[in-house]
Amino acid sequence: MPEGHTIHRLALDHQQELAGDVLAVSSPQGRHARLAAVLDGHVLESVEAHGKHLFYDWLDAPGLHIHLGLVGRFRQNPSPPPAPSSTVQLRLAGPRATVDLIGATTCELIDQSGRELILGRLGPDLLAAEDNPEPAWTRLSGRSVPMAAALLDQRNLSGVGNVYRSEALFLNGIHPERPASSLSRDEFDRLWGTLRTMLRQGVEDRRIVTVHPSERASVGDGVVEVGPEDSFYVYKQQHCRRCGTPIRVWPVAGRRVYACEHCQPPPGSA
DNA sequence: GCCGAATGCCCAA
DNA sequence: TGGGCCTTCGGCG
Repeated sequence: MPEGHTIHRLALDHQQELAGDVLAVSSPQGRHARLAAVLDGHVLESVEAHGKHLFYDWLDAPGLHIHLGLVGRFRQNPSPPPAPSSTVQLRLAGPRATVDLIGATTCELIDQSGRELILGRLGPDLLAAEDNPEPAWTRLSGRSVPMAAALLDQRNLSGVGNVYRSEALFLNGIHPERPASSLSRDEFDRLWGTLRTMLRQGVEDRRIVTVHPSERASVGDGVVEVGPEDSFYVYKQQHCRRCGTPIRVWPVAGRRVYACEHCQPPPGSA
């Protein structure tokens, strides 16, 4: 489930429940045993999210860089924590909480220059406290890449993943194949705003629900749990919830994109 | 039981 | 562009 909202939520949670304490760090699965030994017994000072990257800073120990990839996740443990399962790559155990890292593609020690290298490759973070769309606009405005590809390229802007790209393009009536260069500044600004709102909501909800409450089938007292059918406009949907047109699915930039070609007119169909 | 897919990304060719 | 890596889960025999 890791798009930018998940990563920023994890940073907030870990900052709150782990930072400031001495942590017991271990690698039950064994793969990161050496790394764990270096960090074990140190005080976690702070946790930061940038795009889909997590950075942990310690007192008198090197930084920790984690990227969850497609299937990685953190498992929250009850207190006291049970014995870790064999797939736990890294366990961070503090007096107030214990979290387990599973399935991550990157878990490494990193120095300041390594960190700057990563940050230098990232476009502006939609979830940064002070967002700055200008570098993204500059990069996109001259290019012919399809918008659906541009949104997944973290060098343009960071935090967007496969669900948010389809949903935000739909809400702005932008066909996935539209070249980035065809967007007006106004369209770009609205798209940026949509993505920022969606991602912020995702941080709060701890999940992705893009459909506006007034457009959900299960409107009512709002207590009703929102199911997958009611969470997305086009992602993994059969028909457009606004016009009924069958949703088209096809790969762009190696991932499946979903669109309503009535609400999102293909380029050149004017 | 096996296979593919899943909210990601890197690398080789 | 295609395959590899990480793990879990659901569908299909």
